[in-house]
Amino acid sequence: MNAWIKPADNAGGPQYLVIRDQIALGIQTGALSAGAKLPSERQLQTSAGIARGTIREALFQLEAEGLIYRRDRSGWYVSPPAITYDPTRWAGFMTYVAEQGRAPATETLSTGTVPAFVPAAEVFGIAEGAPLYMINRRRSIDGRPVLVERIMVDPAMAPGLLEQSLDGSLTRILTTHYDVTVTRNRVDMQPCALVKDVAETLGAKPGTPGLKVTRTSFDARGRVVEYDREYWRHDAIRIHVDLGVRA
Amino acid sequence: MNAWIKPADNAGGPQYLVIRDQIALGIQTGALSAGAKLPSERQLQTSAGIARGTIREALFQLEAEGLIYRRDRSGWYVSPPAITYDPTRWAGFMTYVAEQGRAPATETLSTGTVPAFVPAAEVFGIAEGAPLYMINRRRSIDGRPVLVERIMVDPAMAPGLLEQSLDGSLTRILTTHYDVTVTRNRVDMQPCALVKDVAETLGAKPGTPGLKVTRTSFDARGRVVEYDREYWRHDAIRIHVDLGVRA
DNA sequence: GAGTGGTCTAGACCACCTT
DNA sequence: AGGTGGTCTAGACCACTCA
Repeated sequence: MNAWIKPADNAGGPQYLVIRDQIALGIQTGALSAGAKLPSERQLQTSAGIARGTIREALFQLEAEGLIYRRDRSGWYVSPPAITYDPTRWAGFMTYVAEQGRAPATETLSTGTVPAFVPAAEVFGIAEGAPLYMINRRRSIDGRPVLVERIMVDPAMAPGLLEQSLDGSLTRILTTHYDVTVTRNRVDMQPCALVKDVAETLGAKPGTPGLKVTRTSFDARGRVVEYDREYWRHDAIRIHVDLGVRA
Repeated sequence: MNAWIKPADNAGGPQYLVIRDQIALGIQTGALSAGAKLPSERQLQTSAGIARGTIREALFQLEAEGLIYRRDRSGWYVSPPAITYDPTRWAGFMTYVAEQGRAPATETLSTGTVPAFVPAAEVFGIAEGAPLYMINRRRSIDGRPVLVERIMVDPAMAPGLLEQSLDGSLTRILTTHYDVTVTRNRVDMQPCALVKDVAETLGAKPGTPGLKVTRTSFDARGRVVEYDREYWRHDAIRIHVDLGVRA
């Protein structure tokens, strides 16, 4: 029996929202702290005396709100606070996560050289079929995977890049080793659902809400330095922009 | 029987994803165009020969992806394309929606004067309990409600504001009638779930994914001109930022 | 009033994680 | 091996929309 699940007070609308409120209350009051594991669905079902489907409805609701998340076939957990990301700053993931007192980590999942297809060739201003570096990485905060990304880089700008250790800041490598400087960034963000592959890499279920972020970096000559597509867990990020009048 | 629902080819994973794929295909190929109504859940159930719950699972998936949306107890519809929003531009909703060839509309739901509570008083730099204008609006694109917002304005900066027609650009009113100029904007965005009230106002179900946007506008003297909290349907917005080196 | 989605029940079996 | 969430079935009733 879980103290923070009380039956009755079905005053409001649907039952699943009543259950949701009880769990949300537990989280807000700190009875369930960040990272804590919730009781199993069947335990909740028994202690609340309702069907499992209804319990799951409540859990999905909380997941959509970003209050809890699931680890596949392991259980439901309280979400840690989101990281604030400011696209107008030039700091990378490793920097701003650390600044916010959290522990960033990057894993390189795979790298390779692929021929540029038509759209990519156009973006990079290179010939169709010319080689392009591709880097797939997974990044975590406090040990919890929060995003997967695919980065494409023109080998002409950073020959031998794939031989470097890529488990850190790519921008730093480009600046330090290749004297490449980014002077312009284009960022695009859109709420989405995580597709199968991405979801699996993040240990989430397909359809879990996410945020798709694509970033194109240019150097002073207007050449594309880096094209980056990221899929974030929706509860791990918050975007913040502070703007003065146009320069 | 719907031509774009074919049984068989359960090759891949769960059935609901197979159904999802069939419907998604119909949308991508244009067999189902933007705004089109899908067959009812019970029709899909019959024609696909599976349980209604499974059909709904597929529909939820498509909803999370932003491909379809529901009108409460009316049916499921194909989502129109998202609007691109650039927080670094100073254009307002009416402007950028029109620029993208869509028809914007604003409805004022309610207005009023409320006493400033502690946090708001601090933000606006006014005394606790001092009056504050509050404006609740709903904005639509091509007749479909996409966001609800609550705006707070210090009456000292725009006396009699509530007597104006507020069904347009608030920024324009402030500039034109009150000689107030915004020189700084702070924007915060976070994926969320739409809570009951908001969802109802948008004709959506509570828990539908959304994007919460808060904007604080400052004038040249650093005073807060306007505080705006918006809840967007997640499939209606896409954020785009283009940045040069810091000024 | 017929049809729609919204909610809920009470089961079942599976794949996978954890121990 | 036992427990977990993932998927699926086959019903039911309700509140609401729409014609």
